[in-house]
Amino acid sequence: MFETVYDRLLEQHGPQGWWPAQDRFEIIAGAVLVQRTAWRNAAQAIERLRQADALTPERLVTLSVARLETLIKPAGFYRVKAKRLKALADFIITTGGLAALDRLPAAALRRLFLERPGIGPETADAILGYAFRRPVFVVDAYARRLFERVGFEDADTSARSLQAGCEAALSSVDRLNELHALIVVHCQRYCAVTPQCSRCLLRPDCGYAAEAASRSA
DNA sequence: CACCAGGGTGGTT
DNA sequence: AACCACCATGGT
Repeated sequence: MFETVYDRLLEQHGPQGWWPAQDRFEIIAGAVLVQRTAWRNAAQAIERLRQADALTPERLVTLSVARLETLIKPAGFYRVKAKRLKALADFIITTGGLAALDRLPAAALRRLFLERPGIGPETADAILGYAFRRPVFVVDAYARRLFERVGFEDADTSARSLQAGCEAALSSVDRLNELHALIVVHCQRYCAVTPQCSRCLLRPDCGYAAEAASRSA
């Protein structure tokens, strides 16, 4: 069903072309800044970092925490995020830069980022998928909710199961990255916290859900 | 005014 | 393992 969801979402919304960023460090910084934050506000913070010429690990570590906090204030949670960004930049420099990290296998890379303060499973996977282009599926709250609604009766909707299923079904980096973007865009449009989506393909009364129900019966 | 946004952490039950 | 408060600004 993962491929079907991908096809339907792509058909409905078109390619999203994530991640919207210039280079790898900008993606990594954006992944931290967007945590529990609307992208619009995270983008403001990125732009302010760009204006301050702070969008490289080497430049970012030279800024004081206070200066960093001021720059990223529009993104919210600016005190914790400033520390996280600085620790990340320092980590990247210490380990020999992004090129050195890129040579590591995906599992080792993921573990390294998970060890950084403020980098959990979701942010680590976003960094792996979009910055390092590893074939991983980013499981977020939207993905879990969407697959819970369209899933078959006995479908396992745990994060691990969804991730494994999507990665097996789609397999390519581009498709996995696209699926995550499509799910976010779709849920923001039609499946807000209270599901009232009149045009949502994934509603109980939508075509796909009916199709899925008849198939599982 | 209330609620939410492309989470993570540390604490409590 | 599930739940909780907290972090904090900007938009609706």
